[in-house]
Amino acid sequence: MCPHEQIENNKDLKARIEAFKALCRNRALRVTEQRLEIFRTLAQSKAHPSAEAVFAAVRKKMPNISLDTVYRTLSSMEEAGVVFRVGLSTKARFDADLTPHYHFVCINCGEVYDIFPQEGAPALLVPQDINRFGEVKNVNLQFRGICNRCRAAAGKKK
Amino acid sequence: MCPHEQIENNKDLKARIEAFKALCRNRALRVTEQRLEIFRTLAQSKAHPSAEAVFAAVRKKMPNISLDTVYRTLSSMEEAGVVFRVGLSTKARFDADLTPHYHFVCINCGEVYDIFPQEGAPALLVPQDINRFGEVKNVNLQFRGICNRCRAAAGKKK
DNA sequence: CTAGCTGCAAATATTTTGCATCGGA
DNA sequence: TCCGATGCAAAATATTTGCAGCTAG
Repeated sequence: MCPHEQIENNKDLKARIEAFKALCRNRALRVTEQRLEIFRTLAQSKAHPSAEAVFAAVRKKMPNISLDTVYRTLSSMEEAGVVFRVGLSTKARFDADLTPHYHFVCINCGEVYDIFPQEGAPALLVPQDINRFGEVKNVNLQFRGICNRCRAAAGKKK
Repeated sequence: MCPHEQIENNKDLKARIEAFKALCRNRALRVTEQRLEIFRTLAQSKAHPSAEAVFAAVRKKMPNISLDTVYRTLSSMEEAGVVFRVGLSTKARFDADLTPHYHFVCINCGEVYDIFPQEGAPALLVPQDINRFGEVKNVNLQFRGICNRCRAAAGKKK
């Protein structure tokens, strides 16, 4: 990384951390040292680190932090929309239907619904330079949110 | 499900099972009772079942099947391209960059690479009726394959 | 026959939780 | 002060592996 880029990123980083603090306050999440350090670590990384990897990195600056705090923090950050979880959480699910289609995945109950492209709709747009990373074998497109059933259940409780 | 649809599916199912057998032979994978039953179960389900759920269903017909056979079979089927794994396997990875972008995920080493849409490229096409399933919070688009590094490593070994 | 597959059991890996204590607002 | 967050330890969940016997090709 060139020095100039580094400076750019540092400027950017400060702003992102301020935005993070503001968002925490909005959501009544406390701005703790641990959360700041976890966010800082993630914001500086381009490696899409796992919880374990974040833990290892944060530990260098905060030797007493625990792995479960990292897990809890990443989850609450995800919920707050501050970080993005690549892939799905935990349990794998399978589909034997190989015709091109996508999925709606409920982030509350984990249910998976098929979404078939509409009749006559243009196919999924694949970036032209996609093969510069490697050989693509398949495509996974998920729309994640709260399914109707969970929304209805949440509505009743209130 | 209406009776007519059921019949359609059964016809379709037979053909799919034959295709599955042929594909197994092509790949030097043995066509065992367990594999057939696992594939049949998955092909008949629209529930995107987990390994555990497949196990429970298959067990009703083959009480002696073991969970690890289900895991092994699902993995080999995925590798053969017969079934699709929704989400990623095992370890979760995180990204603090919320600008719209996608990921190339290596199915061999698990590495995640960012893919930013090209300048001026049309945005990702979202199905119009997407909200009929629920409220979409975010979109996860992955291109899965073998990354260049793994391809190079595999090439050397040969 | 025999390489690949299965079942069993045990090991790993990953993530979550209860509880006492601590610390931000 | 007070309630949410943390650290520790232990549990729960999900997946993988070694090995001996079984079976499809």
